[in-house]
Amino acid sequence: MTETVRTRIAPSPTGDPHIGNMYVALVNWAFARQSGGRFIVRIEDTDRARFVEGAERMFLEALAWLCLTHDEGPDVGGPAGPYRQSERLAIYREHAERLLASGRAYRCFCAAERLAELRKSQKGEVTGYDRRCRAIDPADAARRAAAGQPHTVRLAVPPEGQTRFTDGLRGEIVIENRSIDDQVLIKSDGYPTYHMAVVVDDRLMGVTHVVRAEEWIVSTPKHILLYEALGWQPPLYYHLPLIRNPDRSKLSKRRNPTNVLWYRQEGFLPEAVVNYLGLLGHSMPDQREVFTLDEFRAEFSWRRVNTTGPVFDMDKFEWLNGMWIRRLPVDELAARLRSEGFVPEGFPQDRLLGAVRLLQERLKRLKEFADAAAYFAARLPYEAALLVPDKKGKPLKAAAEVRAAVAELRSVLACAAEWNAAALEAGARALAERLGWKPADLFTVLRVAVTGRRVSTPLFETMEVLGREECLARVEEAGTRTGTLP
RNA sequence: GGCCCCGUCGUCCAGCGGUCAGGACAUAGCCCUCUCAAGGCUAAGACACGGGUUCGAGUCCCGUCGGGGUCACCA
Repeated sequence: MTETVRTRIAPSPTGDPHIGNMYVALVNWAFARQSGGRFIVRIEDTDRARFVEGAERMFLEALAWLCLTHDEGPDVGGPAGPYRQSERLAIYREHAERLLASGRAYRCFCAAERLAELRKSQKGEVTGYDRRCRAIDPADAARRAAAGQPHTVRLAVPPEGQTRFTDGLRGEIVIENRSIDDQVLIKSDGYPTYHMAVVVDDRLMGVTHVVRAEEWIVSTPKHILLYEALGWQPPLYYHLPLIRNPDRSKLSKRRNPTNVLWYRQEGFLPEAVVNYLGLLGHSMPDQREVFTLDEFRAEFSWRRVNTTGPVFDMDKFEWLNGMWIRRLPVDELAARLRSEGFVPEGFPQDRLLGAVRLLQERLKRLKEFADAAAYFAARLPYEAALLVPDKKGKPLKAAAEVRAAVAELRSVLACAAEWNAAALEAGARALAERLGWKPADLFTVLRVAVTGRRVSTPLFETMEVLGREECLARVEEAGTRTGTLP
């Protein structure tokens, strides 16, 4: 067996790529990379009923988006393949035979209905299979199986004693054998269960560190027992805390979007996703909160991993995303907006960079760009009343004053010697002075005239981006609108 | 319910026997300011509880309480 670190992420292709899974992948990736080891992707598709077409592809797409590159997997191959469990059935069967032969497993002929009834009658007390078939003579069981009688293969758990293992984050964990169920290893359809497949594959693929979610802690003793039964040395275990909903239950899509590709569609940057996940349950030595994937890889340490389940905090996540948006060079941000499909069809190319520059520090999600930049692309409809500056709903100017101001604005702009933000602002301020208006009030009129909104990017820089001709046309139009003012 | 894991501001983290218990997000106020942001400053805000151990416990031990996970021929 190889001596270098080998970690894996083992998704089940039963749905969308889960953000919690990406968190586990991130840690597996970081540890393997900083150790000079290898990171493996293995598809755990042993549940035919829950199989979802395309789930594997989406998972790999999500991993690639986050730059969590893998060395071995179903798409890139590798020396320990195949990397899909459905393609390894013969391997599991062979190991099940070994367990049967050594008496560490036995055939069970109990029907699903019987097990369901058994479970119903056990509610509240001791649960688990009652081990009825363990009493069947193995030779007899083999004959029945050969005759085609449907059955499963179960692990023969020692009735007494305890099973222990060391969790790299929590220390030794001891479980009484009597509380461990005779777990099904091979289902009646011939497919292995998770427990069988995970042990065989981790061993055969040379996985040295099993890094997975906390929900697996209680079934780890079953895996330890399996390693023992097969005469193998178990790997090292690290159980990561579960990410929580705000009510502290296990993160679920009922209360939070859990599909990582949803975050992509919303306009979260992969840098921010990775950064945020790296912040959950782990801290940097210098307490820094904004860091790159590479920095995380370099600083990751088991010592700094937390064991308490963190609540997924969308507010902080958005803040971080804003940080990353602001960190991007303007042209890079524009390129991302375009390639990720956030720039609306027909957006004037000559205004894109200018709009992006002004919007950069105002976006928390790329998806907000389209709406926030709408007035760069088109003249927005608005009520004439919006042109009248007010304070707490009370108009500060009469209709006639606003009308006059717009007309003045039009001529000042038409005569502007230079069309740049500084000159435009100076001109507008001079006009305000001449009219005896507070600059802010006049700017409100101009802002609405130019953008159709009360809230916008900095007025004069926006006008510079839009250009003289377009701005004049919009002010002209505003003048027309003031005609409808009461 | 049995078993297992966890328990520092509302949230995320720091603390690894001696700190005014620190930072970040969110919240509030102020500054900057053409609106909104961004940025700066300030404020409020936590060691779940009870026993031990110790000269000294947020830090170590035990119990209680609280939260979570798990008890499938799903992973």
